[in-house]
Amino acid sequence: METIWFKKLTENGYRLTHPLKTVVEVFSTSKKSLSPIEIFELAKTKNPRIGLVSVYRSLEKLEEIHLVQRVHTPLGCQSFVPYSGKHEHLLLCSTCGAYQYFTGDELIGELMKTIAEKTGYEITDHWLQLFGKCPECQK
Amino acid sequence: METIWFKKLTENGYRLTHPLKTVVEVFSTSKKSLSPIEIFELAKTKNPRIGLVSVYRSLEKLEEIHLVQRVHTPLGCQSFVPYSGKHEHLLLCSTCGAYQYFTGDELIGELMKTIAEKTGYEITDHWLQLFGKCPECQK
DNA sequence: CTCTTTGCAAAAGTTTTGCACGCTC
DNA sequence: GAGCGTGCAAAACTTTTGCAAAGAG
Repeated sequence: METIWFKKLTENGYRLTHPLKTVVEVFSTSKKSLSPIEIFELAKTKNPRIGLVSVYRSLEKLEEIHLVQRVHTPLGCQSFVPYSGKHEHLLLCSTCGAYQYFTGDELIGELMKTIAEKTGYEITDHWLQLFGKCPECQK
Repeated sequence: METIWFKKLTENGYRLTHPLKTVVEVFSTSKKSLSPIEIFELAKTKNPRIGLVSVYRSLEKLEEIHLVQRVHTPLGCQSFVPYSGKHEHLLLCSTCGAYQYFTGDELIGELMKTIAEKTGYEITDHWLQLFGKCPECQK
């Protein structure tokens, strides 16, 4: 995963600096959604000189080229997960923050059409997330 | 709408103070989702003595008894809309912030069952929002 | 008259910005 | 070497908290 990310970053004209690489590394070794501060804490163990600001700036870049995605939950919207890239939807564990992707566009497509007709809206985007308990947290 | 809100607020032990009533009034006269500061600005025109803090505290109460709901969009998650109460989903205009509710649980229920089987997650909640252009903004 | 709620001010948190230096390409 | 990206410090916001005073029930 890291290699692909590094490639995409350079393709987009970004320099592979130590802080950026550390943030990528943190994402590729985590199974949970991570907030900027959590990323910062994890990054510091790999690179003690890193600053919080660089985490924010790295996230900005990664988000812009769709390598990460912000996660919205009832408890807050600061956390990020790697982007699946396949227009999939998120399933999140409310207990530990673990995430997983699933597809469901066939269903949504139909729904969007119906709602567009009913409301007169021109529907351009949709957003579906499921919440629950991951197998680990059910134990 | 206001009357029902006032009733539910007193039923829940809250006092009908001037600031609280003003915030309710703002919601019942708006068709857009509103952020705390937008609510504050609108409230000041009706009650110049109101403080921003009271807006936050009113929202807390209104959210707790499910009269309003926080709206999540790619652009931010500070805005609120009146809660439909019928477990419906939101359709939002990306341009002007107008909102509308729709139902679609039959479809989602099916999807949730499938995903639960596939992933081993115990799915407890779902979250669906559509984005688009309202009829007004298409003109 | 009691006790919740208010408005103010200040604190706490998070995110952004300015700037000189360092490191990537 | 040129110029993007860094770390630090400070600023800008948003949201929360402490407290005396006001006002709802």
